[in-house]
Amino acid sequence: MPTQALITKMVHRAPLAADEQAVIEAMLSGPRTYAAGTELVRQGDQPGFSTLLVAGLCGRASTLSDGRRQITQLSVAGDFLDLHSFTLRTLDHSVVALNQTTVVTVPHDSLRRLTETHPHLARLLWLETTVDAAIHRQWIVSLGRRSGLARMAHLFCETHARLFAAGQATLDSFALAITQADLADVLGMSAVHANRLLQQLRQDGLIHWSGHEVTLLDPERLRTVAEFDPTYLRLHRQDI
Amino acid sequence: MPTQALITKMVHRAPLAADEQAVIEAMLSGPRTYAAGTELVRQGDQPGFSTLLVAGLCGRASTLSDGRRQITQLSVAGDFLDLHSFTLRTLDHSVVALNQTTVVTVPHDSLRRLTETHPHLARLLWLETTVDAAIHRQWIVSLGRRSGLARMAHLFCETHARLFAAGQATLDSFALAITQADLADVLGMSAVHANRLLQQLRQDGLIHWSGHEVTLLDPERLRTVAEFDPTYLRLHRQDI
DNA sequence: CGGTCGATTGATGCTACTCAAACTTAGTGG
DNA sequence: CCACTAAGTTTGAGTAGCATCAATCGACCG
Repeated sequence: MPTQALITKMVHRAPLAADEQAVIEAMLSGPRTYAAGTELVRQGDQPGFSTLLVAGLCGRASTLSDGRRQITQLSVAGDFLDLHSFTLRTLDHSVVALNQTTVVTVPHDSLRRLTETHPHLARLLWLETTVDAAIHRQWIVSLGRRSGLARMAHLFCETHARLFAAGQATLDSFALAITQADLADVLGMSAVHANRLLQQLRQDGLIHWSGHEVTLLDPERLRTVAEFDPTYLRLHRQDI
Repeated sequence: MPTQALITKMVHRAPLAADEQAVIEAMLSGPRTYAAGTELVRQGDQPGFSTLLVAGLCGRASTLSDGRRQITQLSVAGDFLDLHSFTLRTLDHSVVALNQTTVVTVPHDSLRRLTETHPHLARLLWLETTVDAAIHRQWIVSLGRRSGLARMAHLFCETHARLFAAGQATLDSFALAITQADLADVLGMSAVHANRLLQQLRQDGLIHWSGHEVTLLDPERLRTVAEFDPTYLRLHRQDI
């Protein structure tokens, strides 16, 4: 079921009626699969649909004129890649597949009809975009004021919590197929520095990462280092 | 009219029916005025209403345990301070008045009814929150990859464009009543460094800033330094 | 006129960058 | 199955940007 991860996550946030799940599924077309490195959306595109990530890992990337690149968002299975394109229309960034990914799409026309006929569901989708914004704000705090080490620790905590909510992580481990260079572009640092910070996290006995599988060796201490408070992910059930 | 700036801005983004403006105004209560430094919303609050900024300047702030503070968003007249609290419920940051501000409020119940009865207007409010997220993403790019000077230049370009769209700036000047210390908390740098970069922008003949009034002396060159592209502010009219 | 807030300047040191090279791993074709 | 290649990771050395600490200066205000 392509909506598995999305539904699991949404149910963490608010009660969802059975027919609402069916409404979502009726809007989807696909699936389609892309290889790592594929640019799913290009800067300046005006797509007529939004994309739901079913499997894999994608990054929203902006590139400056000197080639420096910043990844402004990581999307995991169950996340919409560009639900905001429904309202924004023109995208100012590109979306790249960081590993092999599978997606399904939803036409903007369907979303528009949804706001007319299923206001509750529309509010839940609105919620998804405001959680994205809350994650953005945490990244701003990380980039602006957290040390490199805390920034990296925070990203591990956040990614674990998000994957766990989507039913794709155990209590202390999750799959993370990303290169250190891409990780550096997420954290706004050089790949060399990212590598050294990773070594420090390993040396401090906080994480283990090999073969695309991350283990949180001491989740409690990692959260302390990161000053991680998951409130912003809105994973408590409260209807709107 | 308390909605003046909001309506001016929204009309830049999409056609707005006269009765829709009336619907918004009917939801508002207030106005209320706060002195500079007042904390309008406290971290952890679960407000039952959202707040529209009518006049003044507010910042969304997160503070780390060592006291370092990051301002993650600047709100100007015509912006909702916390429209996202309608869906998020619990706020993980505080909102502070950076100078004397006037606000009006909208109960979340009214917003909920609005999504049931006025879907088009609901989409326009959804758009406001996705533009907030787009601004967040640009700040992430700034903090992660832009130089200090470009970061500051970008903020001046962005703030000018936003105020201009809300009918509160001329082609090359706008009011900006903020201390250098608060500006530093926006840009993720020390106040000393912010001061030195400001001197450089002045020395390079790019801006003039005195008495809370900013003049862009060479807007074209400032945009080049900042690599500013206003697409993300979605100031072209296109209905959704 | 002293006090407070904000802006400015100087000196010093750390964080993280850059460049460059070596090493490791995974994938490919003979 | 192994040599070869490409991609990714790791290490070292030198350096730039920015933080921190501390002091001074100017403007406004009771």
